[in-house]
Amino acid sequence: MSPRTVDVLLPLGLDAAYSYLVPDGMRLAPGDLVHVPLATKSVIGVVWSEAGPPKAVDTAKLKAVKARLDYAPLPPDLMTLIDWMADYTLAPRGMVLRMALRHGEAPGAGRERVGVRATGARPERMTAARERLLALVADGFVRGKSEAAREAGVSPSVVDGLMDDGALEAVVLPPEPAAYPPDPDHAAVSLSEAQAEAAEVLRTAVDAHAFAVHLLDGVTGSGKTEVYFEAVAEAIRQGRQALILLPEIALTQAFLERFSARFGVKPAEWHSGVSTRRRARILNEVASGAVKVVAGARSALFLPFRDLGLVIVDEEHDPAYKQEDGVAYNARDMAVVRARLAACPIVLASATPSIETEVNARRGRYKRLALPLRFGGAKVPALTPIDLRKEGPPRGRWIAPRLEAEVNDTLEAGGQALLFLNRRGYAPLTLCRSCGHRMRCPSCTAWLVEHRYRRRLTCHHCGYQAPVPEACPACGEKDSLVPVGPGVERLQEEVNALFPAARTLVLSSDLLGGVERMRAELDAVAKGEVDVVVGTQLVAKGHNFPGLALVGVVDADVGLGHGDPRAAERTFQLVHQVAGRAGRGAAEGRGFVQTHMPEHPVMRALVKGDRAAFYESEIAARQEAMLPPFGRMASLVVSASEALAAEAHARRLAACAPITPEVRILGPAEAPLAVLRGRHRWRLLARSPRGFDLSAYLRAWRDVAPRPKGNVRVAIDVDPQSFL
DNA sequence: AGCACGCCGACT
DNA sequence: GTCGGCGTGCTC
Repeated sequence: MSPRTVDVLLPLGLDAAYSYLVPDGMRLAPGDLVHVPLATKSVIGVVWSEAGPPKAVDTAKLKAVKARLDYAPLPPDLMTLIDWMADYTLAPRGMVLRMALRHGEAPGAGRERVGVRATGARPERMTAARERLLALVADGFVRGKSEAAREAGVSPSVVDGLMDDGALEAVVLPPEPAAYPPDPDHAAVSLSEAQAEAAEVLRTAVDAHAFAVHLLDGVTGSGKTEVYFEAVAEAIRQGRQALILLPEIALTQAFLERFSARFGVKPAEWHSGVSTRRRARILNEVASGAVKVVAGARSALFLPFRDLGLVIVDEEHDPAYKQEDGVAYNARDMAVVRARLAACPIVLASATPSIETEVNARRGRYKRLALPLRFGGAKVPALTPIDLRKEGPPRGRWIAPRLEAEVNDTLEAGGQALLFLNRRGYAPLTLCRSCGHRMRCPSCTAWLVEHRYRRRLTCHHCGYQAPVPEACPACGEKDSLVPVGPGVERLQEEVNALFPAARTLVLSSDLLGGVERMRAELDAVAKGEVDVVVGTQLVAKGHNFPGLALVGVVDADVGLGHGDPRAAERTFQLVHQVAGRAGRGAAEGRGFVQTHMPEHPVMRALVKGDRAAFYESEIAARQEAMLPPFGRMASLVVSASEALAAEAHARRLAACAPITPEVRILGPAEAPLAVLRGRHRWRLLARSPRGFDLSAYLRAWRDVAPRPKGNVRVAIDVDPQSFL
């Protein structure tokens, strides 16, 4: 009889699973985590299939599985998702597996916790601190050592002293759960009629235990979160699990608070800011089924849910769901796949759905649940255009007189104003007045952005930094470098000059001090401790600023006019979302957009508050050009440290593209960022009709393509963000 | 992804 | 003469 083998997928850049011998007496099943030898070391892998078909592998090469790890196995739907994603994205299966294994570095039990309990004995010596502590523990309950000290208002050494004296005894506490169970009936909810209807549809979908996609569609503040919370509650009641995906969750404190208001506890949080130890615990309890609800960033998609009953993708249109590097995937789309594999409903929520999702809803593939009314009666601000061609600000300034007057009125009435400009730093370009030299990044096709707080020029693409030079590096002229154009820091300077009495704050992702500082600043804004906020897109995310009465979009044209449909969509979503920040409290909000092109369809739709008009024109344009979702696209970026090597390989690649009537190859052309991190980039686009298997085509192409030589790399992105 | 092996430049 | 740069290929 031939020896027993299993196929093990390794979290490396390998597409195939490797075969290993199974030692006598070891029981292995698909999904099990194992330690296997690989070349010189030992790695963790996952048993992918019990006994693969005999492969063309030298049996003498076979090594044996070292050990089966006592960790939660990967559930079958997650394994299928990994296979499916690798197939779709053309990434090696091992690299997709890597995303599912990366988190739980040290799974297993957490640290042992020690608690204390009163023994009833009195200590020989009594002090005021000891009195307080004994009074606290007199109820007989067990408390953690540090909690007891904190609650009694004494130092931890007092606890140790009483333990030595025998007045307290140590008790081993069970490990703290990764998350406390949410109570589906914790808070009574009052929903509007539309909300109640939508919630009922979602509850029914959860009860049905079947795959279905819902688009929860409603303006900012219409109460989408409350509605999907009802679906989450239903999943919990059924003893099943729910996954809530959020873009950049680490910052949306407001969401966590709303969750605990509804369910009594916080959900298990899953994002890069959570410690590895904690993540390991969460992963274990997600696998055991103890954790009922996870709120997380896109990587939460790969958690080993034991009984997934519902998936939510909040702000489904957000570009943060798209991972560009490594395995290129869109977490929103893969969440739909995961829900299908888990046979559970999924809810895509947005005030400004992506064109893809909107089209799916119009086709009836997704069920639309519309929430037309703004919950609580507050109003979405009307947007007034300010035509910069006719009433622009004086040279060197960016706030038009009309916007200035409006901010002034708002401040005098005691309200807050938000000025939105999606440009970090002080100025996007530094120019020599004497010779016209522009300060550029040495390793990217990009200008260096001045950051005045840090007194440095920075590349936003590769992180290169240099001090602002005193003399022009090209002509040597001293003090000739001038900032051109505005960033949020420069805008704040202008606000301070125009409104010297106002308290101003810049909110952008390069705020020093990390998540803690950011939360504190957002809190300060909410409490009314700031009069004028100057912010980048970060302020568009679901924060609640009750005192905000005025929103000014300083430059609505950023990215428009290049004809990239995705830029138009992004502008619409951002401006709409930013405008929605105002008027969330009792006051009615007002909004102004400064633009050079008020006749642009996006501007017209924004100003008229006519969302439907935007979708009509955008969908028509996409259909006309056969762009997604009416056609399919993939991009191939060829990069190399030598420009010629990248271009030559891109041309060879184009020349060997399989010829099919369905697929059109565009390019090669220099990529939009022609040089990035010192690598020259050339790009090809493949476009096909809607029902075509573009991944299969790309695989066939790759199989006949010449192998990249030297440091040439080809990065494939199916469904890229950019269509240009 | 690591890691070893391998073939070309500046040093104890 | 060697140390070490990273380009290339392999890992059941």
